[in-house]
Amino acid sequence: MDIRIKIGIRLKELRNEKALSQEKFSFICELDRTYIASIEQGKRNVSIANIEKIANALGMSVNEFFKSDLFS
Amino acid sequence: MDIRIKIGIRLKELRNEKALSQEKFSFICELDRTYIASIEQGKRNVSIANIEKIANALGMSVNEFFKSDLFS
DNA sequence: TTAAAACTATACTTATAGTCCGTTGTTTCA
DNA sequence: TGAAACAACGGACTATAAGTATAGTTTTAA
Repeated sequence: MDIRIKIGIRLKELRNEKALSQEKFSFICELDRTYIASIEQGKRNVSIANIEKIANALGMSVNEFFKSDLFS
Repeated sequence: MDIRIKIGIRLKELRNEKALSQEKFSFICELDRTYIASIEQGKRNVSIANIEKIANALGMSVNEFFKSDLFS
């Protein structure tokens, strides 16, 4: 499976756990609403700086973000 | 510390463990020699697709690549 | 010492990441 | 059943990562 899809699945999963809408989440991590949406749809090859932003907005480290069978 | 720097440190550390030169390593992961060099110098905001390439070239998963205190 | 191998510096093009605007579907619930 | 909140879609745009070339410096071993 493409790593972009995996990133999308993981983000959506974690965001839903926090019960945040894409828009609210986009405010927290200071990234565009439509950008967050397209990441979740597996359309984006996100840079590590933005993955860090996203992980932090989810209240976790980059290490934890990748702590999933998706990335093993 | 900037995440770019951390990525550089981590890559260099793992590449050295494998006793590979930047050039030999660049052949394995099919990325330019100077590109690998600039990543190690912390100058690049690498995308997840290239991090996956690099992790695979190091014989590990993305999960393992980030399994370091650097990313905790 | 010095020559080769390994690494760093800089600078450039092109590909695409990421933003911003709006619109169109979908779901949810009074 | 329609209003409100949410997610998907699209186009036009800017910022920046990807990828390459060249030159220079540092390290290593003979």
